[in-house]
Amino acid sequence: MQHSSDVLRAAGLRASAGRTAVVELLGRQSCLLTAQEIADQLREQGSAGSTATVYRALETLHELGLVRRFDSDGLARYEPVDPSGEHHHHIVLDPSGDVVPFDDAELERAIVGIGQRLGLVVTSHEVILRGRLIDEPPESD
Amino acid sequence: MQHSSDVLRAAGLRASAGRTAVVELLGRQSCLLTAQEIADQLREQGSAGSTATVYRALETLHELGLVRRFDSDGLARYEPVDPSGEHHHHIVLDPSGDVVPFDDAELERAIVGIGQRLGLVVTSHEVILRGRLIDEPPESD
DNA sequence: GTTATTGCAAACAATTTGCATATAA
DNA sequence: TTATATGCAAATTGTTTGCAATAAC
Repeated sequence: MQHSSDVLRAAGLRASAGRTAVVELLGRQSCLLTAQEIADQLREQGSAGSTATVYRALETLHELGLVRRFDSDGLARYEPVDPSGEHHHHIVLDPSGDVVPFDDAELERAIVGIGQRLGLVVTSHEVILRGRLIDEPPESD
Repeated sequence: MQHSSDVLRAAGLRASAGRTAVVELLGRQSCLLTAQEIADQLREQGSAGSTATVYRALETLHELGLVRRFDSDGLARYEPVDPSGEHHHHIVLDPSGDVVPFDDAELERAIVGIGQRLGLVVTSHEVILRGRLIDEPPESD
């Protein structure tokens, strides 16, 4: 929150109503929301929330590294970036489509190793698993 | 190629002109192409390639597990699935936007471990890294 | 001969943009 | 007061769909 405001200022931008509302809403959710969901929730809670403003705010926040964007099924979903560097990845459950966050130290270590092996600085990464709970039957047509 | 044809038949579908052309084109590329790129290349080479057919073929092939789909920047990109189970992941290079394939055994092991730890069958997974080559200066505004 | 597939053009859905107004510094 | 951010509505873009014509089996 304070961090976002600082980063915006440092970029010569304003911590304006729309942007602040988006940051604050995302901070409360901590996991993926679509632009539409954000706009709807903002309007419900009475904050500013035209689609244009929400999309513009998300684009700006993404460029500044304050939110993470994740495209799936032709939709963009967003979540806040924790300034401490904490992050998680996502599993899409098979029959339901529910998205579940997870993190794994070994996975992170493997990714660091890949960067070293290939001679590049990995600035960000995302991992998406799709799967179903054991015991649950596979989808049958 | 033969494999695709078999899988289509097994699903009660036909290995028709459009679908065959898409499979064959993807087989030649082995890495990510958008639907538009596929349609354009098909038309250039004289094969069938209306956008509708390409989209429909890709959807079908994806459902049958013959192609992999990968959403990024609001665009869907596709690549063939190797029937032997071989697969790779992608690095998006930072200044250029070029996409480079890679694979890593340790990464795959970590993913298997995650599935076990969380009690689920991981049916597919994708990993996207973004980074820049060491020595290359970060983007300056 | 039947039934699945194609292509066209129109319909859609998510996102972006122009521009006048409102707002933060 | 001056530059930035907002909202509306219109424009774009990627993708999907209805339907008559066509090709696969």
